[in-house]
Order: sequence, then structure tokens, then C-alpha cells
Amino acid sequence: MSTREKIVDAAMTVVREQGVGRLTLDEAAKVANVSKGGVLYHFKTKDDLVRAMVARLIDRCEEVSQHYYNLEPDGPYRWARTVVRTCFDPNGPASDPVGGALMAAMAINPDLMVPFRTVYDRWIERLKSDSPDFERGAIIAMAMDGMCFERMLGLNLVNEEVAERVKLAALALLT
Amino acid sequence: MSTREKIVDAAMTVVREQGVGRLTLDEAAKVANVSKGGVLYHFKTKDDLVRAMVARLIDRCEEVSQHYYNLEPDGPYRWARTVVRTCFDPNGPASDPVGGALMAAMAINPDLMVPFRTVYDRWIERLKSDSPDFERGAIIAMAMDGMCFERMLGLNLVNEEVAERVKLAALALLT
Amino acid sequence: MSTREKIVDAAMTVVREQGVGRLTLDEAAKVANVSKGGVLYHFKTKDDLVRAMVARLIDRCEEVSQHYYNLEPDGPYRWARTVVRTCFDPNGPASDPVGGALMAAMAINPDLMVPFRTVYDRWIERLKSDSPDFERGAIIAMAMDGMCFERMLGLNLVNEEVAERVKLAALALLT
Amino acid sequence: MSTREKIVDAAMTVVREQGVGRLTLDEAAKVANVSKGGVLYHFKTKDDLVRAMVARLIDRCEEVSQHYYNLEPDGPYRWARTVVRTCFDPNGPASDPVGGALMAAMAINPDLMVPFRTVYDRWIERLKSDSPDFERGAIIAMAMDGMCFERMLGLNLVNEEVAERVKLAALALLT
DNA sequence: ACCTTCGGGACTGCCCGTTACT
DNA sequence: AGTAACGGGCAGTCCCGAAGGT
Repeated sequence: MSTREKIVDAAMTVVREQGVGRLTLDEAAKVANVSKGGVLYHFKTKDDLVRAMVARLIDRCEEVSQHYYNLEPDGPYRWARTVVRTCFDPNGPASDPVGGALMAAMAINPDLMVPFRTVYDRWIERLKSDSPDFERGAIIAMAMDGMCFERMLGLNLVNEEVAERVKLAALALLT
Repeated sequence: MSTREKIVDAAMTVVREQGVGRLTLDEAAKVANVSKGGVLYHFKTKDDLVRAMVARLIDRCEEVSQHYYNLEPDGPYRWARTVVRTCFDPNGPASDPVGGALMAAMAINPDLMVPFRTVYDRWIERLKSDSPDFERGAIIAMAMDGMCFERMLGLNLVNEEVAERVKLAALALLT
Repeated sequence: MSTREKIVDAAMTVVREQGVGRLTLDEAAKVANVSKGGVLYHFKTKDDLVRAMVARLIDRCEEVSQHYYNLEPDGPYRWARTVVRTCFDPNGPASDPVGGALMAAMAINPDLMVPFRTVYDRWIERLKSDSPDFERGAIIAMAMDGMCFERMLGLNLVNEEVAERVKLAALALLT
Repeated sequence: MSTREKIVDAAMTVVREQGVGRLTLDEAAKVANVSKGGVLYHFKTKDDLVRAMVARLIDRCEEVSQHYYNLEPDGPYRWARTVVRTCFDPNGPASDPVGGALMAAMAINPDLMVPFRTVYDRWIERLKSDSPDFERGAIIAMAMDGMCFERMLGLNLVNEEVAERVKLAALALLT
């Protein structure tokens, strides 16, 4: 794996295990087993590194949701149903605390949110494209987002057992 | 107003106008028109200050949601409907970017989330108490949370005009 | 007991239990169960407080050594012998870590050593007054001082069992 | 000379000329003609710097006492006599006020004493190895220590003229 | 006699990014 | 492509002492 990738991985790990506050160039370098100079060679600035992390997160989201979209039968609310499936995938990015950590990182420097906003708009467009009742689709999508955020913050509205029921209830609203 | 309150206010303002990254003791002191020594007298540490901010946010939430609960006619999903009303109140805490900023602050030091988790559990209990179909109530509540978080992050799933329609759609699901 | 005394006591305790670095007006106040304002009323400045601590230490030394001097039979090296007895008194000030802590405090602000230097000169005079061979007396006295300092620093040249033998050897040199 | 050494030198100078209380990272950096960032690169914390100073002091002691040991004729009390010679060397570490300052620094953070205790134990072993009467050797060694400490604290039991006589008296007790 | 509040200054430690070198 | 050393800035904390009340 390229050094560049190794560094992004390391940064992810740091955030996951120690929190955003501990994400420093030195720490990322140490975990990646590279000198700080090495990090600075690949990422001119810390923001650059965070940008790369955001980009990777986005890619991962696209990838997984594309996967579920393909599995999902065609018909109304296909994208909304995809969102539900994606959010409940235990291996998906929605379950990765890195997401929340990145949100925090971005909250610190709001500019880093820009690329995320772009893909977010794309998701909305998709929702609109196949939702007979957009408000209905939007509510479900927002509920999924809310669930993700809550997971990131350690808040658990639903435990594992009722999660399945919530998933079914959400899908039931999309038929 | 007491100096202590003035300082918390100032901290809120700083976060609102400059972002979490700019929340520093010096800055809060400057805005509150108090010396840093004064701040440190009231809050031994920065975490103390953030804790106070969280506490105030919680109080505000309780207050507003209590207000809407009283206005809401009795019947099924009364608490869920209250959540919807509260989230759409343009003057409520849900519309205050301070909320999102605090989320970020807490993401940095996860311990500060503890008091919030407590009240969150209480909200869940309330939801359970009057929701004939808990999954339904939970989905709506999570959707409201998701909307709040998105607002905090500058993501707007719905603009002002459709917001009203979403609100009605949400309430329609709670009858 | 007077508040003033309580404060000095508290300061002593703080130094004993937490080290010189932890001796602050606030801490002393807390331990003495008095507000800082109370402390500042009795001691205009922190140096004042330290001065009082030094004064008390000196008083204690004088008291104990006077006690042993009275017990000690008259004859050559009576004062030197008194020094030995005093240093080996397990309850004497020489065994109190406060002594070493004060040394450190004084090393920080050398001016606070002045009163101590005065009494130190008096002790030398006493030694001179009844030592047939002053060098002999001085060596023994310095050895006792060295032992005290070492105890303060946690260095133990001699453990308890040989301490007695050292004491006897020292006294044997003073006959 | 390496920057690292320059910094330790500077710290020594600061302590010697301004006292422990004035030893700050900034001051050491200034005297060493290095930025604070540079200092922090070599010494993660202030304790680290002090540790380095202690280590250097110990090295110096070993060096000088080894020197005198080689000059000292073989026979009983050879190590005790070495201690006496070392303590009276006007250029030796025993005459360097840095010693007292370091003691103070260590009194503030007792952990920094640990390496010193180790070498201290070694000195005791040496004393034991060639002292026909250990108590005698110990008393002389403690007297030398006491003299050093007193010099550090600005207490002068003996002025220059009698110092020589004390030295001879000490050596006379070691034959 | 004693307390609460606050001002102001100083120090530690952290962390980003530059430079010179390889 | 990668490193070690270093610069500079600043946030967080601590702590002394002043001011004015009770």
C-alpha cells in the first residue's frame, strides 16, 4: 500500500480510537510509522489530510449505497429504501465512528464540509427522482441520518433487538 | 446578570459566530468583558465551561418541549408530536447552531456527553409511554434529530417552503 | 487555636503531604478551612507565610535542642553532643520532612533564608564555646546536618539498625 | 557542540545565576539561543530537561571522584578520603551552586531523585568496601555532604581559612 | 476578622509547518 | 520520497494579590 494511503488509514485509526482531539500530525505519523516530515510531504497541511479522510469516507458511502441500490428491486422509493439498507449495514460507513469524528473535524473547519455538501445534494436529487411522496422519503432519510449521528455520539435510541423492527417499520413506510 | 452567566453567554456567542475551533478561554473572556482570571475563578477548567454550556442547552430543551407538550392535545403520540413541534420552532434550541457546536465540543471530549445521555434516555421513556407503535414514534423522533444535526452541519435537506410540508407529513404519521 | 496558627499548620501539612510545589495560598486556605481572603488578612504575601513557617521551624529547633542541652552532662563538646542527640530524636524537627521542604521553598526565594542564617551563626558560636577542638566539633555537626538533609531527600546512608551505631560513634568522638 | 548540550548548559547557567525559581523553558531557550520549540523537541517536558541536568551532575561527580581516587594512595578509607578531597576541590561539582539548585528542583518533583539515589547507593557500597570502621567513614562522608548542602544554602560553617584545618582534621580521622 | 470575586501575569506543553539534508 | 531539527505561536492552567463587601 502506498505511504499516502497508510497515512490516511493511520489518521482514521487515531480518530476512531482516541477522538478528534487527538488527531495531530505527529500522532498520525507515529501510527503510520512515518516521520512527520513524511506526512507533510504528502499533505501540505493538516486540512489537506482531513480532506483526504473526508474524500475516502464519501467514496465508501457511494460504494456501499451503490451496492445496495443494485440489490434493491426497482419501484417507488428505491433510493430511500437503499438509504435504509445502507444505514443498517453493520459493516457500512454508517456504523463507523470515524464518520462522527470527521463531522467534528469538519465542524472545526467548516470549509472541509464543502465536498460533503455536494454529495449530500446528489443524494437529495436521487431521493426526489423516485419518491412519489418526497416528504415521506425525506422523513425516512432524515431518520436514518439521525440514527447515524446518534450512534456517533454514543446515543442509542434503539438497541439491537428493536433495530430490526425499526428497519422493517421504515421499509413498510416506503411501499 | 451574574458574571458566571455572562461568561456562559459569551461562550455560546463565540461558538455560534466563530465555530467550536475558536472557543478558547481567552476569547470567551474577551467577549464576556472579563479577565481570564475571572473566567478561571468560575470554571476551574475549560471542560467545566463546556459542561455549563451543555447544562444550559439541556435546560432550554426541557423548557421549550415542556411548553409545546402543554399546548399539544392529549392522545396517542403526544410526546412524538411535541418533538416535531419543538424541532420546527424557529426560536427553539433545535435551530440554534450552538447545539451543533456543542456536539462537536463533546465529540472532542466524550465525557462531556454523559449528562446529555441521561436526558436523552428520559426522552426515549416519554416516547415509549404514549406511542401505540413505538417504532413509528422512534422513526419520527430520529428524523427530527437528523434534521437538527443537518442544520447544524449546514446541510439542508429541505428549504423553508417544503419544511412546512415535511412538518405536516410528520404529524400526519402520528395520528 | 488562633486562625493564624491554623494557617501555618495547614501550610506545613501541605508541604509535608504534597511537596513544596503544591504550597499555594488557596491550598493552604482550603486545608486550614479558611478562605483565601482570610489567609491574605494574616499574611500580606506568600513570602510572609513562608517566613512564619521558617520562624516556627526555628523555634522548634531551639526548643528541642535546649531540652537536650539541659539533659546533657556538662563538659567539653556539650553543644556538639546536644546536636547529635537532637538529630537522632525521632520526634525532633530534624526528622520532619517539613524541614527539607522549607529548604526548597527558601532556595526559591533566597531572602527567606536570612533569619535561618542568623540562628545558624548562633549555633556555630555555641559549638565554638565549648569545643576543645573546634574542627572536631564542626565535623560532627556537619555530619548531623548532612544526615538531616539526606533524610529530607529520601537518601538513607544508614538504616535504622546502624543509625544507633553511628550515633554512638559520633558521641565517642566527642569525649 | 550539539544543540541538546547547549540547552542543558544554558539551563545550568540559569540556575546558577538566577536560582531555581527562574528556571523556565523560555529562559533556558533564550540563554541557549534556541527557540522554545527547539527545546521542546529535545526535551518533551521540563522534567526531562531537569533529568538531563541531574544526569550531567552525576557524571561530573563520578569523573572528579574517580580522578581523586586514582591520586589517593591505596589503603584503608581510600574512598572516604576521596570523598574529602572531592568535596574540597574548589572546581569540583561540590562547589558548584548548581548542585543545590538541582536539589531544590528535585525536592519539587521527588521522582527526579530516583537516578540520584541509585548512584548514592553505589557510593555507600564503595565506602563500605574499604572502611575498617564503617561508622567512622560514614560520619566523615555525611560531614562532607553536610558541608556541600550548607554551601548550597549559603550557610558557611567554616570560612576559607579554617576549611583547610577541617580538611586535615577529617583526613586525620581516616588513618 | 474574614469572605467572594476578579485582574493580570507567567509558565508549561502542544502542535503546525519550514528548512536543510539525504 | 523521506527525515531530523527547529521556529514560533498560542491555548490551558495556575496562582498571587487587590478590591470591596459583611
